[in-house]
Amino acid sequence: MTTTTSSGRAKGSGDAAGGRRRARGGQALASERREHLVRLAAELFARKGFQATTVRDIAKEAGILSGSLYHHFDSKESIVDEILSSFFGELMAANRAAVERGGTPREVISALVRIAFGTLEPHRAAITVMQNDWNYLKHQERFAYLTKAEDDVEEMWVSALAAGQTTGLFREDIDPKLTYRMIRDTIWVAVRWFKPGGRLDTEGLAEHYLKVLFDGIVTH
Amino acid sequence: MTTTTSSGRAKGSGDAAGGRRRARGGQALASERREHLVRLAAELFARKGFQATTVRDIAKEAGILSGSLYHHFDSKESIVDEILSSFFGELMAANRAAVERGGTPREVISALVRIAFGTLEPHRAAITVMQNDWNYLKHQERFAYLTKAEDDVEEMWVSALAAGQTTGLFREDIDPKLTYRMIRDTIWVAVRWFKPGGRLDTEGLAEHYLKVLFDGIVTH
Amino acid sequence: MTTTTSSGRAKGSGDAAGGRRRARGGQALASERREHLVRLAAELFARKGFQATTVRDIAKEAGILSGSLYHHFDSKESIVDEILSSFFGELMAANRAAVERGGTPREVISALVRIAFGTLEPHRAAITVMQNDWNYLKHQERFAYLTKAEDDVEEMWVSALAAGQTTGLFREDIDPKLTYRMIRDTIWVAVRWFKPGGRLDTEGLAEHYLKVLFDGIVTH
Amino acid sequence: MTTTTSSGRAKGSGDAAGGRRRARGGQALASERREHLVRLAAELFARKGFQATTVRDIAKEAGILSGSLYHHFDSKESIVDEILSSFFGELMAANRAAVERGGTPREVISALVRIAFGTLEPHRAAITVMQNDWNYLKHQERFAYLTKAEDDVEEMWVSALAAGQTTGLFREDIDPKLTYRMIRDTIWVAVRWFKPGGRLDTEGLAEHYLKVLFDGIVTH
DNA sequence: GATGAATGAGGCTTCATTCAT
DNA sequence: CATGAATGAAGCCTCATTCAT
Repeated sequence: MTTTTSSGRAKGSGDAAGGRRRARGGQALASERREHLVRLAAELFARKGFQATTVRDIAKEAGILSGSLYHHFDSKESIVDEILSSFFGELMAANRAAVERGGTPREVISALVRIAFGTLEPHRAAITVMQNDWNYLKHQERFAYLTKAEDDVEEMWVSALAAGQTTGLFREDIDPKLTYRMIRDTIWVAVRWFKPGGRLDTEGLAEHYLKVLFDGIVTH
Repeated sequence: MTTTTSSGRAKGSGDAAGGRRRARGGQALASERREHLVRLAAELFARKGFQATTVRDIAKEAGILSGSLYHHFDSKESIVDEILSSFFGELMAANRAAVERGGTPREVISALVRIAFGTLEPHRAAITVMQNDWNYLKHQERFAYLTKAEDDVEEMWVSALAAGQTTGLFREDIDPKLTYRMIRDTIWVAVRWFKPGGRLDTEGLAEHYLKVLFDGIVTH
Repeated sequence: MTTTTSSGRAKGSGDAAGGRRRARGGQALASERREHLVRLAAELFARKGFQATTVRDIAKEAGILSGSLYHHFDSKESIVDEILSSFFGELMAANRAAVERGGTPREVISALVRIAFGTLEPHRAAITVMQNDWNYLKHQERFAYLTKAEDDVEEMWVSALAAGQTTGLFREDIDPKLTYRMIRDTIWVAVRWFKPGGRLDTEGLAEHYLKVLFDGIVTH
Repeated sequence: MTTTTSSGRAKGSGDAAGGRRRARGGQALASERREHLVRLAAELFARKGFQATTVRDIAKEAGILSGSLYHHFDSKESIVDEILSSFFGELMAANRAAVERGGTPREVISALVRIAFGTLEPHRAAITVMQNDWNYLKHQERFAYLTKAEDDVEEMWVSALAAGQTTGLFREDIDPKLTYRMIRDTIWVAVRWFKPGGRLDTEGLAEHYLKVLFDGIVTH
């Protein structure tokens, strides 16, 4: 019922394992370094995708050698795992909150749209990876939670859309599932061209899109 | 004025330059083998993208060794080039015809949407490659024509959208360029999940999308 | 005692073999075609060396496909064999004639120098191949005759030089073998920079070199 | 003004850019391994030339896998670059010193000859590569400095020869440029047959050659 | 005699990963 | 924690050669 995140936090987290007990400070520091590296990797993934980014790229960005990364992470995949699970964790939590908050289907959909656009900037890397490397990741056991999460998200959207149709708010002649997919894609593909600091921020994009989504581009 | 396609049709045609005139049959046969290989490659590109597909994958699919591919093509890139340029050739021609045919902006936009959805099936490979490998391709001299073509397409869409606004047909409060991008992406990203033989064919998708695009999902 | 040339003249020459007896005209024609191909190959070998020239290069130059070359030659090596053995055949014959003609050692050496420079133009390919690919060729059974020929040539030079020393014509304090090697290399390396049609032709080069060789560059 | 050497010293030095200062020992050790590999490669290049030596040959000689070489070098070419630029660096410096030291043209030429013969042993690889692979290298941007260096060397020789003619020391009826070329070739081609430990060392070769060069082989 | 297609060995290079120091 | 060195699999491509048609 709660968020399905990836499992292992990788190396060193197995506390009892080595018998060595590090002081709180040490742990925190290690964690900071780790997170710093994840952020650097994320930046590269956001630019080029997961497969196109080499561990050497990441290491160079951090000023270390590629082998040294393996003190912090089991594998390249565990880095992206961290990024993706954090993204999905936040997204699911926010989505769930929006659904639980309730309101009219229009309000729910609006909230979901705003949440999705809101992830565009803070989670560029995760979204880029999903766009570029989905095919590669989806078949791996380790990333099964991605598919699960997608299904959960879909469920929320489709429910909201269908509810809107039931209450006569949304047109009967649209397909909820298909519509969801198109909305989802439209929003996330924007990661390819959206550059922070442009004419519109992600909130602006969201409002613009909501207008088109609800009422179309034709004047009435 | 005419279609911007890639240049070289690659190997073989120039190997034995001589003035000898081969019978139609020979040429056609050579062409057939080549096109067969291109089709096989396209199928793989459509499934996995360009970079994720190895020349060995392609060769294995054809039942030959990877080196043997180079009897027919200069490089892996020349294969994808063939696929992409054929796609863009058709797309541009169809788009241009639609624009020249004229009609109300709504009619033009409808035509463009239908054309785009119409490419989804016959050009799955090209569209997949563009989704997955755009970053890799766009920086290469050889594929400069892709950027050019994209710009041309954008111009057509933005013109049509702006024209619709001028004539009062389309809302003033939407951004033509932004709207174009979202439409474009929405359509082409569909290549990821669209499977021929499902509930809706691409024409169905197009009509569905047009409804939402023009009038939104809200009842009026 | 007589010239050691390469053995097989390659495909088809084995007369009795196939039982087929071709008319004289056919033979001659085939021969012409063959020699034409050898000449084309020689031109390429002269420009780039043996190993750096591909059979495709040769075929393209002839306006045919590389596989078709194998109707005329057993292998790439048999082409170069033909070139080299023809060169050595001529060279040895000329050298032998010069030695047999007799005269003072100075006259003999002069003749040998002139002969060597004289091969520069008509046998550019063979000489280039020897400069570039000697290492590759010398270890092959098939080209054992090259080493043999080199030894024979060396014998003639060293004899002439030693004879000159005996008769008091040449300085006692030079090493005949060493001197021979330097002369030989100096002449043949010239194939790298000699371009027909320049200030000096190969005869001019020979005379210039003879001056330096016999009397040095210092005024007396 | 100073020596024209190649640019990049290749990999590793920039991998972990940071400001960290490594102890002398580390640097030196890294350098040692690298130089060891370069020496192994040089040995092979000296035997077979650059193109005829494969990276697998080099790796096998070092007892590692071919891919592992790329931990130390960017490419096969960067190895040969290192060898060649070191050779030319030394050669040019020594030549320049000889010219600046001055003396009669005869003394200058003697010095240049001795320097050139002196490179034969320590720089066998570089000289072999130049003999065998010059054609391949000369067209590459990266090795443009080779051509430049050759021109500079030629300039020194031709000046010295011409000066000798002006002062009446050297015969008027020889062509300085042509003579230079022949001297150059004579010396460097010796790399093909010179084996250290023979009757004459390179100093002996130099003295022998100087005798012939200055006074010829004829007794006066 | 030539084509068109293929082979098989081998070329240089990249990359995630491991591990002794 | 990091380095430096290495692995091993895989990537794209080249080339001499063979052979059915």
